[in-house]
Amino acid sequence: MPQSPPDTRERLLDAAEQLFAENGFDGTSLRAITTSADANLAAVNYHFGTKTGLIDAVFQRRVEPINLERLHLLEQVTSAAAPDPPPLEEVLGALIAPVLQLRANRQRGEHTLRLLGRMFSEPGEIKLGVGEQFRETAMRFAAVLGRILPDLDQGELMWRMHFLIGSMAHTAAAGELIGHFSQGRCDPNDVDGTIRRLTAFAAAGFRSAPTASTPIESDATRGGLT
Amino acid sequence: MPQSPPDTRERLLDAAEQLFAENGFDGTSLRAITTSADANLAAVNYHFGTKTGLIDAVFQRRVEPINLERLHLLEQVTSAAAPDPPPLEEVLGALIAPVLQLRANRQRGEHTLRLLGRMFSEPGEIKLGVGEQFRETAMRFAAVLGRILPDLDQGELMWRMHFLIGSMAHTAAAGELIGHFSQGRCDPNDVDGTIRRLTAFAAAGFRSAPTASTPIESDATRGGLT
DNA sequence: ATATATTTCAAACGATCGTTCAACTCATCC
DNA sequence: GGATGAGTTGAACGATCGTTTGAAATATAT
Repeated sequence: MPQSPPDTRERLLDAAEQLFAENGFDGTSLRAITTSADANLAAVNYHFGTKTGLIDAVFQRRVEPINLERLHLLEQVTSAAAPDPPPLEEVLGALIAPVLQLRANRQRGEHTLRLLGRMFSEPGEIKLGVGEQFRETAMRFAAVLGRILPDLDQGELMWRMHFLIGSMAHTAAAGELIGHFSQGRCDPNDVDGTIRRLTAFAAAGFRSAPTASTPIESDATRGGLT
Repeated sequence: MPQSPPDTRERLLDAAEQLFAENGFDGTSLRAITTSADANLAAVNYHFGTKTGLIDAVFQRRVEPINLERLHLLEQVTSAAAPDPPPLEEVLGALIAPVLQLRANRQRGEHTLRLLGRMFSEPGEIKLGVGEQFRETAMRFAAVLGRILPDLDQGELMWRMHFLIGSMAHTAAAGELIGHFSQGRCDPNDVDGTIRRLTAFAAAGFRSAPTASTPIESDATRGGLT
């Protein structure tokens, strides 16, 4: 409520975000956080009540602006093309760019991204209110995508959004991995290139024809069940 | 208490796998594991030395067979089409199916999948030897995919494999999520359907033309840097 | 300046963690 | 039938964890 404390609260959020990204939630003690933030141990419990409260606050601080910007971009590309549906690539870009562009922030960007990417796969399910926020955002995008791709029923659409979210989360959480795996051939710090590549990859996937219920039936799709 | 049907070692691995999947590594105590496995607390340290050793063993038990089956399927579809390169869908299926089919095991399948999917985004990087195993497998698949899609340079290819791995990991780690988000419209237990859909989605992405260095340059891809 | 919130601080609390260890069980082999 | 060694057991170790507390320090308002 007060306006100008030396912002212990903010320093705690910054330190927590970085340490959570590096060592996980259970792997980061409140003592490590408060030490890194030059704050007293009890400060976390004072400002956030509990450790879980701190975790929620760390997420909330990042998730809300991202989803707001996503919806803003979606509205922008939609109204620019109205009454026609907007180009598929622009809609997917509106979903992807606000997340991956966090990496452009040289300092905190990497930590923030790792944390966001890990959000879906963390144990303990999705945190508090951010789950509903994502649901809302996903629904708005699904509605527009449905207008662009009328041949896809709702189920197919959500599966493909699910796959795209996976690619996005993996790029966010394990972005360094591709630099390591590709022996430096791929640069995860090339933010625009990554956005462009993922957008094109996903757009092609979204545009592919709905698969029949009984598909190619190859060895590979049957394989392994003996 | 004489020895129950399975070895204590095996019971520990089973219990650890399930609890790790549900509560994470740091969130699961050795006491919870040994209690669930009807074993003594000291059993873990006796059989695996340390908790980290147990974690590695849990992964190793699952990862090796999966990658062996992947390579087996890859060899199968490759030699079946020789001297031509095999169909793209079959190669991707060989990469995807052995993982997602774990879900067919009604009991342990779900836990195993969640754990595998979370492997990439877990803090502490990738465990021990499994990292090299994945690198080997990825290289073998990349070589075949390069023959199928000669227009893609190595970098583009690895980016697209990265995206596919993300979709796969997300489907594995957060498979229930789509059922929840889609209000039951999508069924994550439809293993064959999931494999078929992901294969088709990724195949279209892989087949899309290499993106130019300066792409559409739309509002969506530029947007959001304030 | 006095009174009243708000924030910081050092210290301690009980609980739980991974690990260690010596004693014990029990099948196996000489 | 005593010796061997892998496996199990219960108890304890020191360390670290999240949280609480009451007082000191600081800011805000009257």
